[in-house]
Order: sequence, then structure tokens, then C-alpha cells
Amino acid sequence: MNTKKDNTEDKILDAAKNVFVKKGMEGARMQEIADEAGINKALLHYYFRSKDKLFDAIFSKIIGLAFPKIGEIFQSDQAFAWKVEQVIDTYLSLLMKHPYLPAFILKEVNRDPSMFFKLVLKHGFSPAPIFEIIEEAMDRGEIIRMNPQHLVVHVLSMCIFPFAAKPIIHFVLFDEDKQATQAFFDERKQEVKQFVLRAITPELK
Amino acid sequence: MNTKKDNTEDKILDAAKNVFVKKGMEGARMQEIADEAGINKALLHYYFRSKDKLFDAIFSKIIGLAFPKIGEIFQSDQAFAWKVEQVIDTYLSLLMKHPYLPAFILKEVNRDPSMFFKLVLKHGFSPAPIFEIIEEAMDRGEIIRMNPQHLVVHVLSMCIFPFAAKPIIHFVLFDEDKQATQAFFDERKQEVKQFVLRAITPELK
DNA sequence: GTCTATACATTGATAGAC
DNA sequence: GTCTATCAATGTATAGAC
Repeated sequence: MNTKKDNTEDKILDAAKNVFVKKGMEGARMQEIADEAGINKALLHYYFRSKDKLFDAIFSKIIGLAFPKIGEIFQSDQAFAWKVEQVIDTYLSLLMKHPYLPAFILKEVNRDPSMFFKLVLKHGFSPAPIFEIIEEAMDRGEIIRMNPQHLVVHVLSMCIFPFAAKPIIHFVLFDEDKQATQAFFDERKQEVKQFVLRAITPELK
Repeated sequence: MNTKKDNTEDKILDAAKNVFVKKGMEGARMQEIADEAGINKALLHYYFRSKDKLFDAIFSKIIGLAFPKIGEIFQSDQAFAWKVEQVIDTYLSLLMKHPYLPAFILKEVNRDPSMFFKLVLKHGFSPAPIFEIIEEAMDRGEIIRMNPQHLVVHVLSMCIFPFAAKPIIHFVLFDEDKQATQAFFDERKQEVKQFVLRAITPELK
């Protein structure tokens, strides 16, 4: 995503992504994007008519990135526990690579939900199949019976929230110790998996 | 928090809170705050010298509100399970009452972490005692052994994140059905408590 | 396609009358 | 204390030369 800086359009897209993700739609300045791309403001408007249009282009790419194909993992023939671990691994790997995504997406979704809704429809994301598979695992007694929607929200919360609240964790929990904070985030894959599996596995512990 | 509209200063504070929490520091407009307070812009600057000063006043009050005295709950003599349930109850009740807080605080903390840091120091919030109590509960075998910091983040994530991501949940999970969304949030107290207790209670289930 | 210069709109902040 | 009118700064967008 940070390659292909050859032509001007890609340079703009790359610069815009960095600035928008860091500052948000309202905080970003066209001048800053131009500077980061090594061009001037006028050229931004030449390639993308307005700041809104440029933002839409960036936001659309990012939403596509942040909603990975969890469906594929769930469709496999593996045990449910394996699927859960795989989803947590996949999602946390993605977030470790793009730690700014949660704060950015939450900010923009709350600013203008309709924008997000259109993109979800465009990307054709539907959670229904996932809930079916969870229900089946419960029917088989592979996991305890509970509300699948809450289970999904539990897991996503534990994966995503710490990144959105990273400054708080960094300061309140680790007294601004960067290494300690980093270690904490490195541990979360393991910790979240253990916690979730213990909560949903029937008996025999 | 929505009372005392008698004098002008309180009217301003109340209006500013509404606008800032909804739009954030960058999205809020002094004109909109003035309109909501039923006065004009000049008067805002008469009472509070600048937009920054006005925002600081609001943000400080909100941080004080959002970091309730969890410490007190943990200091009691009850069983650890009771403490966990009490914390989840307390926090989710607070958030049901102020559902916009998570998105607002996350947005502002990521925009300017230092502002948040100063307030945390001012309010004198320290998590150390809580971790000690968790450690003791583990030593007694009351809950399974795990990293206390991750446990705290797990619980707070499940409580706070759904509110910050409410538009996403509303649309993706419930197809914009307001009643279904509301029901989901009403259920979370119970669901989070069950999930957490099952994950941390030793054996005997 | 890319630049400089500038128009136009928005908005935070102030001056001054009452 | 409260208002109207206005300033000054910032930022998006465009015009026009090269």
C-alpha cells in the first residue's frame, strides 16, 4: 500500500491516506497533503475535484482493507476453536500493521454514518453466514450456547478497542513506557485467544 | 448535568457540552454553540476567552465523569466475582446514560493525547490498587491466573467499544432496526458478565 | 500536467454601542 | 452583561501562464 509512487496520482493517494488517517477528514489540510506528496494544492484539485472526493477515494480503500474476509475462515472445515483463533490472529495481525485504523474509522463513522453504510453495501459485506456457522457449532455442542451476536461483538471489541484507546493505555497503564506498551500489544493475540476459548469451551477444563 | 440553565454561564456550558460531544473540538462551531445556548458568539468569548478554553472546561468535566470510582468498588470486602459484576454494571449504566462519551473521548484523546494526560494527573487516577486486588484474588485461587492488565482491558473493551461502534452495529448487525439495536445494548450487561465470569472462574462449572 | 497567484467562504475573535 | 458589526486568519477551490 506504500509502493507505486511513480505517477502523480499514486503519490497523491499515498500522501492523502497518511494525512487523512492521522488527522481525519476535518483535521486534514489540503496543503499538508500536497506537501507530503511533493506537489502543490492546485494539482490535488486537478486530479480529484474536491477534498470530499479525495477523502471518499481514501476511505473506500481503507474500509475494504479493514473488513477482511473473515467469512472464508469460517467456511473452512476446521474445528470452531481453530476458526476463532484464526480470526483473532488475522485481525490482530492486520491491526498491528495498521494501528491507526480503529481510531480513524470510528471517528469517521460517527461523523458521517451514511458514508460508511454506502461502502458496506458496495463491498457486499454480510454477517449472516457467520452467525449460521456459530449456531451450528452450538447445536453440535462444540461451544456453549449463547447469543452469537454478542459473541462476535465481544471478540471484535477485545481486538479493536485497545488500538483505538492506545494513548490511554500507553499513559495510564504503562506510564508512557513505549517498550512496555509494545510488549502488551504483542501479547494480546495470545491473551485474547485464551480468554475467549475459556469462555466458550464447554466443561472439560 | 442538564439542569441549572438559570445563569448564562451554565447555559453556555450546557450548550457547549452538547455540541462538543456531538461534533468534537474540530467539528464544533462557536456559532452553533451560541445558537444552542440562545445567545450570540461575542458572549461566548466574554465568558470564555477562546474556543480552546471553552473546550478545556467541557473536556475536563467529561473526563471526570467517564472515570468513575471503580477503585471504591474494588476496595470492598465482597467476592471478586461480585466486584467484577459491579464494575460492569456501573460502567454500562454510565454508558447507557451517556452513549456518546466513548466516541467523543477516543476522538479527542487521539487528536491531542497530552490534553488527556494532564487531566488524568489532575484527577489523580491510578490503576495500581486495582491490579493488586486482582493479584490477590489470583493468589487465593478465586480466579484463574492471568495477566491483570489484559483482564482489565478485556472487560473495558467489551463495555466501551460497542458504544463507540454503535453506528456500525446498528447498520451491519441490525439493518438499521432501532429497537433491535436498543435491545442488544440492553442485553450487554448480562452477556458481558456471563462471558467474563466464565472466562476467569476456576473449574467447577 | 504542473505551477503561481488569487478569489471566495468559513470561522474564531474583537471593537464598540447600549 | 449583552448585542451588532467587523476584522483577521485560515483553508478550499479556481484562473490562467507555462
